[in-house]
Amino acid sequence: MNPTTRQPRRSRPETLARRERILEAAMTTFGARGYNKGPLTEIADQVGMTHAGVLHHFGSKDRLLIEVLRYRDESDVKDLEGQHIPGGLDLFRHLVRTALLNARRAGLVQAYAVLSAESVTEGHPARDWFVERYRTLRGQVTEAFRAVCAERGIDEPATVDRAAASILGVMDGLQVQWLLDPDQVDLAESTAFAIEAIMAQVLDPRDVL
Amino acid sequence: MNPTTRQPRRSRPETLARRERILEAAMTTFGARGYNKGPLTEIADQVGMTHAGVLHHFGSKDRLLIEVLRYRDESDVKDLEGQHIPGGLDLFRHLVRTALLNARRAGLVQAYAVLSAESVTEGHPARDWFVERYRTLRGQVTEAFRAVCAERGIDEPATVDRAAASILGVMDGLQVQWLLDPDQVDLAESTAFAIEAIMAQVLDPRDVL
DNA sequence: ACAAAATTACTTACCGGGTAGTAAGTTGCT
DNA sequence: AGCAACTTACTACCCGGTAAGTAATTTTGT
Repeated sequence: MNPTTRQPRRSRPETLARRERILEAAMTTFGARGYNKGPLTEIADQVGMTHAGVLHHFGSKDRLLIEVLRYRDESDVKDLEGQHIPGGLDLFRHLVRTALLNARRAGLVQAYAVLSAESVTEGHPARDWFVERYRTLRGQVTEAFRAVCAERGIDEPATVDRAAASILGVMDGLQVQWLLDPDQVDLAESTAFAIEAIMAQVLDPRDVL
Repeated sequence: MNPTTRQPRRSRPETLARRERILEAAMTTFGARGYNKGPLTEIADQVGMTHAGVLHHFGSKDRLLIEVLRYRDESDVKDLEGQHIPGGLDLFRHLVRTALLNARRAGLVQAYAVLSAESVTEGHPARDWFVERYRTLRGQVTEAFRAVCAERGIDEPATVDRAAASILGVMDGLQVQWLLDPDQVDLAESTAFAIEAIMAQVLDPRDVL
């Protein structure tokens, strides 16, 4: 039995819970300080162990980061479980509802905002993850657009691609402005407005410039 | 004469040029690696001096960063000199042109994308600068919207505020996606599309959800 | 059922690299 | 003479990773 095939035992549920606490602590620290400036000791402190203890569980800081990202994905999927994944118009309603929800979760929003931008830097461990994430999200939005367009006899693949990227773009860009200046930017209202604007332009384009 | 009032002589033009080279090198390094992970030595190397030499000119790394940001602002203003600051419809045309230009300046785009998101983290030296920057930009876009709306007898201040934030938001958000995946995201096309969509929705709102 | 063996979940201690800032000295311009 | 523009050298930290040891727990052999 070679070491790559060997099953790590991982029998204890108490350990699993501990790892989850570490992952949540890591999200907090990376969100507040960024990956580069977020020290393992701060994460370890939150769960009452030393930084070597954290490394025992995750091997390296890089590995911890990607596990954090994967873990959050799983949690989100779990939240949607039972409910079907929304498509067509419902997807857009879902995005608007998400923006509304996000306005009450500044910590999480900040983590994604900081990490996604940081990920474009040289040799960042989360770069591939974010590339893949945006591809998937754009794909889902594109698909929803195609469904809505098909219902109305529209077929503009280039427009739909631009619109999908734009919708994700506004959501992210507004988050940064909102994090910097919450009193001046209404995250939910602005996001909803922009999504409607983009959808309207897809379904019935108008020139204004 | 207390030290705050005292004029540093700064007579030599050669020195001024050297400082500008440092500022440009700093923008490069901070853009490529972020502020936190961008070491002074790398900046110093680019201009052929030691990191202590850089500190001699700018006092501290924090101070260097804000000088970099101020310097870029000045350069941009200088580029627009002679030409009047665009207003009304021209401002939006200017934004679209900027997006087109930006697709050829990945380095600069990355610097702003990385630094703006990093600035929301705890105690970041550029936070205030970015807060102010976005306020100013939103103000300018809002003003342009008001002008265009006035021509057409529209008066929807709340909508205009949301639209202004949204336009800056898409521009920024699309930049991150484009930096991560340049082959999958057309920065200029998507930005132009989104700006038109948002303008159309301001000038003639439609419900689609 | 039970003792030995193996493994897990850590801690303490340390290493090594990196980095911002400072102090003191040197050279050359004004 | 005096200041500007550096360099060299050093300090003081911080931080990720590793090694070695320990207690607890699980697995295994009988």
